Amino acid sequence: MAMTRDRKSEPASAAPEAVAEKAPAKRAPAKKAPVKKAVTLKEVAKHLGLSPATVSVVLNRSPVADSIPRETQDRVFAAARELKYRPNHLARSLRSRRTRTVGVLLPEVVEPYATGVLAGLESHLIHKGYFYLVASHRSEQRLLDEYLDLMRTRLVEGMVLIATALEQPPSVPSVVVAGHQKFEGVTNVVLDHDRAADLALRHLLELGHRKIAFFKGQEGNADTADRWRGIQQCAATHGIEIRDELTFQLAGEPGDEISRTEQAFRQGEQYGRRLLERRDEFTAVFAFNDLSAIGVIQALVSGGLRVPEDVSVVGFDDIVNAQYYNPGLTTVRQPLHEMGETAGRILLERLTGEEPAMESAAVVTIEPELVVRDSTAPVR
Amino acid sequence: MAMTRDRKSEPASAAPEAVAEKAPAKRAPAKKAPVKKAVTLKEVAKHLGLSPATVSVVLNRSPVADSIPRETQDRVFAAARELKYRPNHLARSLRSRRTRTVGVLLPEVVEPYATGVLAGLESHLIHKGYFYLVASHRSEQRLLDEYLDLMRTRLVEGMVLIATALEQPPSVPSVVVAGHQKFEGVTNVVLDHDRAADLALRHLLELGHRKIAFFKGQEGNADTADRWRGIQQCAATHGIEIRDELTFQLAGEPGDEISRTEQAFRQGEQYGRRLLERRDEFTAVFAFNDLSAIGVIQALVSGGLRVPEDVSVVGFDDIVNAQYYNPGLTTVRQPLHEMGETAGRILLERLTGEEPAMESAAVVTIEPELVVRDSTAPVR
DNA sequence: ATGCCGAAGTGAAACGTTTGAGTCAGGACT
DNA sequence: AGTCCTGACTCAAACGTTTCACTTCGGCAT
Repeated sequence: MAMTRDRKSEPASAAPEAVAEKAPAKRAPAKKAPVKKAVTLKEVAKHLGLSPATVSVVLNRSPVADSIPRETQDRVFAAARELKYRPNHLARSLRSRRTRTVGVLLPEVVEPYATGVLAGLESHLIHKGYFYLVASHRSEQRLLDEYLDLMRTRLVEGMVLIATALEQPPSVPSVVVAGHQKFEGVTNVVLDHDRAADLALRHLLELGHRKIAFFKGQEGNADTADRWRGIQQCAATHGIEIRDELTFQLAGEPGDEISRTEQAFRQGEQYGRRLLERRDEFTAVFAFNDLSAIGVIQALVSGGLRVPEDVSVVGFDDIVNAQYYNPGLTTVRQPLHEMGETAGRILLERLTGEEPAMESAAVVTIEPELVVRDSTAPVR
Repeated sequence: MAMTRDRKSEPASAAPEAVAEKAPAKRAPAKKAPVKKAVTLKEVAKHLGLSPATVSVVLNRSPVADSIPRETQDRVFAAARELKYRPNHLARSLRSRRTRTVGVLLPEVVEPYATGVLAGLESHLIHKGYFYLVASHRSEQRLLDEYLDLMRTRLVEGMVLIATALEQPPSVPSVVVAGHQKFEGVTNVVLDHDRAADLALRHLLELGHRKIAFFKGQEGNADTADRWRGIQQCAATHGIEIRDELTFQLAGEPGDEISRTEQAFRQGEQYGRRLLERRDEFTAVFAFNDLSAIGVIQALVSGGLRVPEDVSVVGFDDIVNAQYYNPGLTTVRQPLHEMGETAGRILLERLTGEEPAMESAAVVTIEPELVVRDSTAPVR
């Protein structure tokens, strides 16, 4: 369906020669368009008196080239350099059926979570000679489907989905960061949420906190279920009571005009105000993410409580805001860069390895890390 | 890779038996790889009893197709849909010499400035059927050059450089966001720094501030010179004295391990401490960006000053941190999304318009906006 | 009957690579 | 003297489109 997507913006009627005519017509002193025609493999071959095949094989260091004498190879390389030969990636991909391109789908390119992962992913991919195409689906299924389609058309070899759930098994090998659905051909890279809950709760326990308020994530968030399970389990282990009156679920409509980022903050604030009504029933808050933690602090402070003296707050993610907030936010750090790198590594291994590219579902867990700053303190 | 061979190629080409031999020979228990071979234009044509040329022309709504009756066209579209035909982007690009892809170069994919622009850029590009490749050069010239090269190999039709200075005229039409160098074929999208300075200083003046400390940007930053000129000019106009002792230049080595983000914050802090020694000589600080503003606030507050009661602080950029900081940061907002969109629009106009793609240098200015929050107040 | 025209396509050459199957000398071995 | 290598390449067919020049056919005017 997407193939009919040509925009009317096409000045299709503009015949190609319109340009040629115009150039001399318009500005007489204008330089003859240099139109640097790229030098092709064939030209290099001709220049060397060899066949394109030979040159190709040498330049690609194909195993077939083993039988070609060192000296010829050197000549080839020298000529390629001299003529500034650059292989045409399109032609190469077309023939070899390898585009060395992967697709990345994420909710929003401005979300720190997504870009943290993206940075790690990029460092690995580029290092291995791959590029990536990005599209933000803004949590709209319609867009997600459309982009999946477009990426297929673009012949990406694999996909990385960041905080983005698939509804159907993907058409190419994929890695989902923070994914929970198991599909054939996709590997999920997930944080070890049990460990995360343990880190945060143990820290609070050691500070003497027993009465803790919790935030649950949005229904749509891939991490919500896992993390909540981790928290429940860990709380049970340590004999911490989870009270419904102190548990708040973040809500968030996909496709809202307000970005999820802002929503989290606002809801943190809002629940903070609710918490003020029960100020004696808790001494700590374990938020779902840093923004909601910051929001809750904002509200608590406005209500006359001090953080961390009266209430300790633990965030999640360790986005830049956490570090530079006042007080510095104690938080469970997700090693986003590492998660991205891992996603990239796994995907490329699948794409280039001898393993069947479409393997059964797999999961890779990443260990979180507790970053203690100034928003937590011993219970007063 | 070897397994991408597929038994469906039988009708067309010879020597399918090589494949047939191998499949059972290698791994008997292995699942038959389904390997969905994409349906090609030729197949659609055959199915319709038409030639590939006709089908191509119709699907592309080429003007040549005008002479083809409505009914045939409908049949073509129907068949394409039915067979789930997806044009092979590589082949198409190779032939038509249009990749519908642009390259984006930026310092770091985690920098809020860059992603703000990127988001705007993406929304325009994807809407017009373009994709983009991204690479982060981490302010290293070596990487920048390398990536420029790779993008050329990938045949991007144009480039967008975000907060990234070129040393040489680019090989394809380009737009530089926050660029100051003028080259043939590149359009610079820049903030109106005169206006920005005016907005900030007038705001401070109206609050009664006369003694103002200033931060200058890093030498390497594209906006530094422009903005400083704007400030000087505007200060002169309003009779504000710029004192050297109250002027601080952010420094930052490219390629430092510490990200620029962090550097800005640290230097803000550091200069904040220096300012504490002159606490009576100023009542306001105009920082270079939000992070350095937040850093300076952190230091001033630690030193016993209150913001905004004792000192007003104005940031620049309006990154998310500004909004959620405590106090909310008054700042000069750069409409990053709009800048990105503009960059995309201009680039595509150049690529598809009838104007010669390589035109002489041009500049587009974007108007900033003052966002007043809680870090500024009337002078006490 | 001839010529011409428009409608409705078709044929085949690109586009720049990669790749599997050959070729072709010249030496080693039998 | 024939066979068999092996080294050093070359040939030509893909890969899936787009594009320009060309054909074919019926109808209409001359």
